[in-house]
Amino acid sequence: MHSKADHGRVTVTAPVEGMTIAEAAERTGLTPHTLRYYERDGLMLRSVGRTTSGHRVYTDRDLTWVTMLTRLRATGMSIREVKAYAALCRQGAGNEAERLALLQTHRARVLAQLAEVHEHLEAIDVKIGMYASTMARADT
Amino acid sequence: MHSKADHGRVTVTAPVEGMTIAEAAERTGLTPHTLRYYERDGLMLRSVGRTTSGHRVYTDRDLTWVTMLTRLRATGMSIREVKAYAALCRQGAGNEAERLALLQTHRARVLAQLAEVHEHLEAIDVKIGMYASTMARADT
DNA sequence: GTCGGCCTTGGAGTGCACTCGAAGTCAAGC
DNA sequence: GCTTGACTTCGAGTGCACTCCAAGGCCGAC
Repeated sequence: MHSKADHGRVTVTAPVEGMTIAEAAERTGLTPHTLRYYERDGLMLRSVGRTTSGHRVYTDRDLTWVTMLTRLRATGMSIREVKAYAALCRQGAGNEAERLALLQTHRARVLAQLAEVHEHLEAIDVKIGMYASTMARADT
Repeated sequence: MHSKADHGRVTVTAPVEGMTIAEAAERTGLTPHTLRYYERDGLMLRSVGRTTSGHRVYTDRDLTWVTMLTRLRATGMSIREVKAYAALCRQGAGNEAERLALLQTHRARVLAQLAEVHEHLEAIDVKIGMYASTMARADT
């Protein structure tokens, strides 16, 4: 059942030691290209592990981080800022206040942008209403 | 009072005939560069008028369109698609159904994306809550 | 032992949406 | 009549976030 994509893995005993980049990609909805890019660019908490043959091994912890990273990205945080957040987390305990500030700033931005989109969407809805009534008139 | 930025305008009699690109930029929140770019790229309903000296003259109709255009852009519609919408509007009456469909498709996408952002934001809020309680503990 | 398939790296390429620069024109003020 | 400053066009440049490619390595299957 797990014959392909098992290349560099030992799978000696333990209950799943990690996964290939392809699996990680599938589970996170990103592409292997993007996962490598994120690592190269310093967005990962730490370098992903490797097998003896050099293949990446993603752990659940890695995926958890990638998920957080995806949430930040999906809400509009730039790569640059995600990198800053990752750097803080990498430093370890002691800078929680900074991390909190960063996330709160982001949160405020997201709320503002959400409000803006809502406003624009309402105006677009008015336009849609106009076209809809035009269609209704043409339908007679 | 209106001495500068009046360059190409005649201002013979009438109650404001149009405005310069600088004024249009200020009123729409875009830059003159961007306004020119939009026109070049075919996003305007029709080419903006010119003075005898070749300067652009923006009318209220132009600004109304730019506003709509800004709303579409701000809600994530691509330049390419805005261009398609502009092309439909330019064609004149008869394709209201297509325009409606385009806007409704866009609306659906925006709603989906809004929901996604909300979901991600909630997860980020949880994280913020964790840091906040860490801070509270450290505060003692 | 060689083939297929997934992996590696470094670097280059892509698409989008602006954004800027250079060189020139024009009307108004001094 | 010369300077000033906002405008013009065309084309090139920028920043972001991927996205892809070439060349090569490793492993299991045939």
